[in-house]
Amino acid sequence: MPSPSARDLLIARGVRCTPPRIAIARLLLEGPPRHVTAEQLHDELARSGHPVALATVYNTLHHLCAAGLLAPLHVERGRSWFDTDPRPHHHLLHEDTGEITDIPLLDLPLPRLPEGTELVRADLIVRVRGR
Amino acid sequence: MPSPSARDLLIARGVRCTPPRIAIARLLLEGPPRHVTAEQLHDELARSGHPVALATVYNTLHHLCAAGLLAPLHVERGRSWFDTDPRPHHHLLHEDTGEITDIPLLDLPLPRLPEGTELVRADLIVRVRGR
DNA sequence: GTACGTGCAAACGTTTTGCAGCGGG
DNA sequence: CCCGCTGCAAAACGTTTGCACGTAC
Repeated sequence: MPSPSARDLLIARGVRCTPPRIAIARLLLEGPPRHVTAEQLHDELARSGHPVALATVYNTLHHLCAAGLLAPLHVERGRSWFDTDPRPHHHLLHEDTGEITDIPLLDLPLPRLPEGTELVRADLIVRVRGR
Repeated sequence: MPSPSARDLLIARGVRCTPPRIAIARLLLEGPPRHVTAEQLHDELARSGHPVALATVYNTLHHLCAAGLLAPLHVERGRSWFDTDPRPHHHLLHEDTGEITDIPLLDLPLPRLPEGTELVRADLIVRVRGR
């Protein structure tokens, strides 16, 4: 089964189709899951012939997160990463290289949540070093 | 058993005792575990009559992390948190209030690590919302 | 005595904001 | 037609750096 078209994904989630959003959705949502930063994506858009202002890249990334098409990823100080696979799963961070890889969903033991709160997400980041 | 004195902790870990470091260690290492940001600590030092330059606060926090007296905590974009309890445990983040609370060490199922890498730490952050 | 810590201010990289103009629905 | 998106540049934010001076050991 081929990936659904970027346009259809946007429409399905009620996100307005504009040229920058379509270009971004095409790069991120058609094809295999990846992790990107805003800066990376900004460069990639320019190189692919669809230059988009950095501010618009951030805007769109946040919109796509809110729409559930991306997941934000906080692994290190400074940069924000975005995961093109919004389904629950975990991450392994190689601290020497900065490389992030996915870990299939582990069945984590979760604590009892405080009264009246609901779970948003449980992020597990396994940090490793070495060769 | 009373907490060991801040001075003794620094000496035991081979950290030079200077006035800013002693003031910071006193605030952070004597007393119950807490989570602080550099900015918070900077204010607190000023209010307690031991003003320290912000750059020195950062410097010292990093030194204390390297010495194993603190643990860094990456929960959100932008700010870095420091945990005064360096023993392994996990965290619950209330996304509406920004409040961070500790979760006792859970027995997490960990994936096989890549060849030749060693585990640094496994951080679990449980994100919740609501009342 | 010397290596290292300190304060200050200025630089840094990433993200956000303000605003005028454009374009999707 | 109008609301919301866009690009641009400037500002904001937390953090780091460079340097002259001072101090722990």
